[in-house]
Amino acid sequence: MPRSPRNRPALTHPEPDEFDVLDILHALSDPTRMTIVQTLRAAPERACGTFAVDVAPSTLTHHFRVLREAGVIRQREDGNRRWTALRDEDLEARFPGLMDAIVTAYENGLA
Amino acid sequence: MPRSPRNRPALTHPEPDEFDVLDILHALSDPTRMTIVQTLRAAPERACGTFAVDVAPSTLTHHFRVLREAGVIRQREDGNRRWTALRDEDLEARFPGLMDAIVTAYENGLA
DNA sequence: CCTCTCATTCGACATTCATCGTACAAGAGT
DNA sequence: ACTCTTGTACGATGAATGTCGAATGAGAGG
Repeated sequence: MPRSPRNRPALTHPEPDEFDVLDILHALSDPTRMTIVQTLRAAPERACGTFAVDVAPSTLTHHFRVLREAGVIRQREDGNRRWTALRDEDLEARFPGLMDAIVTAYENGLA
Repeated sequence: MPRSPRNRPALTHPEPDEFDVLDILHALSDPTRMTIVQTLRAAPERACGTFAVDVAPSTLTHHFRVLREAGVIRQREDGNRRWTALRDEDLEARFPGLMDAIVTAYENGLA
């Protein structure tokens, strides 16, 4: 057998209809989470452990949940790993230009 | 004499150079504050008491401070009143398109 | 079977936050 | 003067948040 998902509580992903701008803004207002998002813009999909953020694993899990429940990222089980990707299309369809403006502004402010 | 400002701690307004995107996102991630911003988009300047938000006056003061310290609004003393306005130009100069994208997305999500 | 890796859940902790009531300060208007 | 209006400051309070360590569960690979 190729791969079977883990027997863990299913990952909850809101539908685009359920996205709330305020939740998204809140999710992105944290430096660690913004770093995660920025990293994901450069790579289509990453495993949890491959992010250059300086927090404990359990803290990282917490941040992923906040991003996931806001609709910013999608997570997929694959054996022992959990792959994370931006929900680019869903976000763009629901709130055109929003993510671009925010991430651009963030990178602009790093100077 | 026309008008003299109150004898109160001066209003602190950050310079555009000091704006922090994460602070702005955090400031806008609250429904009351977003309502304030949205209201200010329609009117150039308003007195504090003229906002249709359902919170106590002291709470309103708190929200104004958060917005002000993030650089979103500017407040001006005038006799007994405090006038509030969006810092449109400063925000646009520092983070082009950011406020537009966010407020548009917010209004889009009210449907 | 045993161990290692990956990421989670749980519980705890300190901090921040939104909210309010009360008291206060000062201008406006009578 | 006196009172009303405007908005703040302070202190308290309950909720949410970011952080971690320890324990857990499950796949991967020897």
